[in-house]
Amino acid sequence: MSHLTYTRNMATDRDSVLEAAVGVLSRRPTAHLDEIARAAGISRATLHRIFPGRDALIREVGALGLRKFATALDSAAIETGDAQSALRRLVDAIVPDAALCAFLAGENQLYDDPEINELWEIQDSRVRVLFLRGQQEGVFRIELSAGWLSEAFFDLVAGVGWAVQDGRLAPRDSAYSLAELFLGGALRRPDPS
Amino acid sequence: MSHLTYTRNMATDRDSVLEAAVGVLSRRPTAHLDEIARAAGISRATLHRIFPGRDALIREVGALGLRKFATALDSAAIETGDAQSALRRLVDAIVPDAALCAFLAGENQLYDDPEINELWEIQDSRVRVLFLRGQQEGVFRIELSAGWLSEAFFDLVAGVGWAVQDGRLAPRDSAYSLAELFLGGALRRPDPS
DNA sequence: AAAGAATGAGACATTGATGTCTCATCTGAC
DNA sequence: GTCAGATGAGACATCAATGTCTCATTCTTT
Repeated sequence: MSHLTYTRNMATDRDSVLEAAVGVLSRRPTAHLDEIARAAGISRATLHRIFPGRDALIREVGALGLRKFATALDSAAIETGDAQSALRRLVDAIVPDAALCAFLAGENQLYDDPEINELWEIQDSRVRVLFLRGQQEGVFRIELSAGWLSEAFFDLVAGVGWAVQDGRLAPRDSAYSLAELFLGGALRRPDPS
Repeated sequence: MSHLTYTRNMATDRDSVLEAAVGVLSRRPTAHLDEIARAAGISRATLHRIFPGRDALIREVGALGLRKFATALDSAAIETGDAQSALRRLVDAIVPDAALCAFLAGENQLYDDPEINELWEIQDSRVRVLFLRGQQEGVFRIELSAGWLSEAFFDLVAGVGWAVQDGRLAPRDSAYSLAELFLGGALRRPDPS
């Protein structure tokens, strides 16, 4: 049984280290390994025992981010129901991992890796399809390309991640702020009464 | 007169090198000096002759970005006229320098420098005041804080910069896409006819 | 309590980017 | 054509971060 305990602990270790790494790297992509190790509450030696090196760590964080993004798309079931509700569900599902998206948005070097890039393409295309569907349903504006809508949405998710991390946006407000701004824009609607 | 020619050439050299540096650094903030020098069409030796070192170069790029941002705010005269038109003017004025804003958004280490930070605070506060004014005029939505509106606007400007640089958004469409999405949101408005 | 595993602290080599230098070449002014 | 200034190419030293190692300590399991 010692083997089972071993692997189980390793797994949670990996994840908790990755979470800590996100917190540091999303803001300072060039942070030293010392800093990441300290943030994770472990020594640099142990960090090296878990991940072969810096590149591997970065890639793992990227892969984690994309997995979580995919999970959010799944749990929001963006392929079903009307597009607006689907997007609102997506916002709720992704906002807790906004910092991870901020990391994905900033670390462009990640996309040199074909595996990472493919994962990204899949998720990005799912979002684009959602916008296309919404446009066909007459829900989303057709003057703006689905590609731009999807890109801008991701930019704002990343923006939420940064703003929350730096304390400029209350986590409590983040989903609402994101959904309202993206869907409704900054302009006050003429009073419908 | 040789002295005049000298300084004039140095000035344009500096600027053209900075422009080239933006092109590289906005996408890959960790690009080597070799790469930047090549992008600028000069040797690494000359790059060192113009800028004492990497830090200085980065800071100069940041300062250039903030100067251009301030110039855009000035030329758009965001303090005058109705807030919506002011924002549209700002969009038109800032879009040509969107890549510079993308750089400013990505290079958080810049804000360790007090001088840079102060410059940023000034411009950011001007934008925030514009949104506050628009909210008081009933033009912008009051459910979203002026701080968030200003931050999200900047995120989208940076997003435009990245998208244009990577060829995902046509420069011709960029101002329209930015203004329409930010002001009107992604939802199709109910047909007013 | 004893054995084994995991960790932290630190020393050490390695590596790659940066910063500095020299020298040959080129350009422009006269 | 000559000369001063600017540039490019490359060698070289420096330095900081990474990757590797050892060893003492702590924690876990039995």
